[in-house]
Amino acid sequence: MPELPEVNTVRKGFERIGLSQRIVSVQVHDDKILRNCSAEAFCKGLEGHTFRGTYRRGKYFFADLDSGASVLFHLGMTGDILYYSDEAERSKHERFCIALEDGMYIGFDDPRKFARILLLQDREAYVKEVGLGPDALTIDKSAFRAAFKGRSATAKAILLNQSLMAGIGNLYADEICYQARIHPASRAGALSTRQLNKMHQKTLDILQLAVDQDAYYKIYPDDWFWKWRDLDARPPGGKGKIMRDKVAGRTTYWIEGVQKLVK
DNA sequence: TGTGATGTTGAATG
DNA sequence: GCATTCAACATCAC
Repeated sequence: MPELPEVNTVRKGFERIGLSQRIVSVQVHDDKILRNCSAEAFCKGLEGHTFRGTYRRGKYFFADLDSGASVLFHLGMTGDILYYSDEAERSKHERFCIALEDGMYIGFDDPRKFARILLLQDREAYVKEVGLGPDALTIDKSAFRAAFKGRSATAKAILLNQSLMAGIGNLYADEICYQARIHPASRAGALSTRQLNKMHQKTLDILQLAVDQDAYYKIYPDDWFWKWRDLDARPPGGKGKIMRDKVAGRTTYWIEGVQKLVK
């Protein structure tokens, strides 16, 4: 589910509910998603402490503890944070939960277990280690263009490469390509400066609007491709034909006749 | 009921 | 180093 705007929404929810409350206890139901520590170490690192702030870079969301440590929540495909005050509301695929002193539970739900949760002593060092590129919400024009320069990969592969720019996933990549009128399978290095500038501006506009609307896709503008991402739909504006194929290893939709293939 | 798909990523492979 | 493929996992739609 989660790309940059969705992760940002998760972060906002956490800021509202998870901060400034002492952690009473932590229960781990499935330790598979804990990637750098045991369930015991995870509980010990949290219990008795308080979340003081958050940080996000791309799809990586960090919750900082008063101890100086941070918890990294990477949501994978199906991770989500759910809040509840009654244990009867616990979701079926909760992997762990954090009980706060005011009676709220922070539940981490993840059916497919692709999420990764880490307990970090130094999140800045971790961000460096992972090699995340600049956040796609604020990436500047020169870094954006440099990401494409001289590359033989497809334009979509560049947008999805988290070490070049962090936060874009499969759906927003298609949206960006559509609005920039670029075919997602275009060769990255063959795009003109003008085309790259346009794609850069669309990237910022699309992500900012999605963030402002809390990633609630139902209220996205009608001319966004998102709503037409379906072979049986008529394309927005009625022009061209909606196509689907694998690009950069991911199912990709585009509009033939509207998005230019640059090779 | 089998098959192929999935809003992700890193390890493996060429 | 770069580009591509595949596995990790559970569920859902044909």
